Amino acid sequence: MDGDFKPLLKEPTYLKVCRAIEEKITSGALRNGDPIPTEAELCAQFAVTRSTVREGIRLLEQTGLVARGPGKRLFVTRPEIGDIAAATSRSLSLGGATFQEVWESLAVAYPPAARMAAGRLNEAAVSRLREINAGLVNADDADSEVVVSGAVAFFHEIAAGLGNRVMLAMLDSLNFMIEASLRQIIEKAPRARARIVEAQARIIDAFAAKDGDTTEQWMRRHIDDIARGCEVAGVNLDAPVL
Amino acid sequence: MDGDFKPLLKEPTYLKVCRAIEEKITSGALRNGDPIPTEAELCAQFAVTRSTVREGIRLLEQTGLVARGPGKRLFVTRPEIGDIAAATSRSLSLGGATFQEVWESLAVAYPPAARMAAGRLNEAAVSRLREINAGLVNADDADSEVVVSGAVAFFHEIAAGLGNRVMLAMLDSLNFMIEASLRQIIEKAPRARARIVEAQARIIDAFAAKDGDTTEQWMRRHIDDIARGCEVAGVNLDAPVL
DNA sequence: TAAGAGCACGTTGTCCGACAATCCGACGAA
DNA sequence: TTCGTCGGATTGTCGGACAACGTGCTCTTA
Repeated sequence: MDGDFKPLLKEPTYLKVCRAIEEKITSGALRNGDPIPTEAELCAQFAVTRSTVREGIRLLEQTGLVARGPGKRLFVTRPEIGDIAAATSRSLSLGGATFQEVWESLAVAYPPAARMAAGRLNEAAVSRLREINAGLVNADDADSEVVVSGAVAFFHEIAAGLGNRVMLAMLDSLNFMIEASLRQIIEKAPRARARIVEAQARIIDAFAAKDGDTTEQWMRRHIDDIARGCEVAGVNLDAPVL
Repeated sequence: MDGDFKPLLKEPTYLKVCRAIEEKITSGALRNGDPIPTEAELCAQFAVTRSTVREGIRLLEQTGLVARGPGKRLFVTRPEIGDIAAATSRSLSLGGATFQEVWESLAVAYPPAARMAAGRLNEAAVSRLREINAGLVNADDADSEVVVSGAVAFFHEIAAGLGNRVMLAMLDSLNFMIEASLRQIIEKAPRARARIVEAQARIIDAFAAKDGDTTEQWMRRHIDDIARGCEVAGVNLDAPVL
């Protein structure tokens, strides 16, 4: 512990630039909406070339901490919940997350979330859920895409209705990942659609009645149905969701 | 609605470069571990200059889709779960997530996760949990940092024991965010520590007995305790976790 | 023959300078 | 007032250049 030296890492300059700006943002020195100095100014302050500064900026850009305004000038921004969810789900998918893992996460998180939502969803949200459900009922039998997007939208609406951005980010990232599998199920398992519509209707009624227990139970059945649909459709549970 | 024009966007070249490479990866044309052509080659293929290629690469780098290997050569990589969790939590923190939101998410997700873990944690995991708990018991009374990291490690170990990468990513990102608040609680609420140790011990016993019900109940109490600790410590629930 | 030293090469990190495209604000004209 | 125009500021892209570093080869030597 005494004579040991650290790996002696020397990170490239563009990374230092990135961290320096990032630190200014996270520490609060640069607030949301504040303009970031021009590239030329950053060059002067860091005493590096514009190429290096630009490479550093790109790293921040992807993180969502900075964005280009209408005037192309760089300013500080806060990551949007939707972007966070999309980025998380994409990373997990690329990491090889399997349908089994995604479904399990749904099964764990959504029933209690739905219970909580039963006490929080306002009338507008409930009526939006009814619209989604009606859209599935009226949809053309052949149009499976409507059913897929409707099923995902149903999940999303509940997550959004919680009024909790952290939960929304997590649940929505699950929604993104389940979509592809859901498509396979709905195309191959004919009975799936009716079951989805039924479960949604029950859940909506429970929401309207602010009945947490019933909401949770039906949400559980709804998600179990998805797993059953997978078996029927012959979807490989251990295959990565792509 | 008909005569409206779209914003007419034209994305910069470096973004196109980024997307082109990303598409090659997500489509499977480039697999995990595959080397990515050198910058010079990419210049030739895209018919752009190296500066532009490099800016595009930086975007991918942050996403975790590519990394520098030995010899500094670029190759395809899969995002690590830990990195995903860290990125998600960081984005949410920067987005202004409040303690209330994080705690609620914990309260929703962890009890059922713990129930599931009761059937899955192996003996090694349980003994690691016991070690963590013992570390808290033996820790110096003044050393609150040990308690904080121990409490977080306890949560992490349970999440990891589920054997589900998606859940691990989500739960761990919550763990990251709760850490700062936990620190405040433990420093200001003297009784918190004893309650944490107690709850952990009960949960571990339930794990050992593979008793899902008891595990879930004590996990719920454990998390409720954290909220109570907040009140005692005077932590503002609506303040952003930083 | 096999191990080690030394070197050429390829690749990346950083720098420099330059130009076109675009946006913004100001200024002047109808 | 509204519109066109212009100049300054800023970004996007280009081309070239050099140093630092790791890799693999060759050549020497035991």
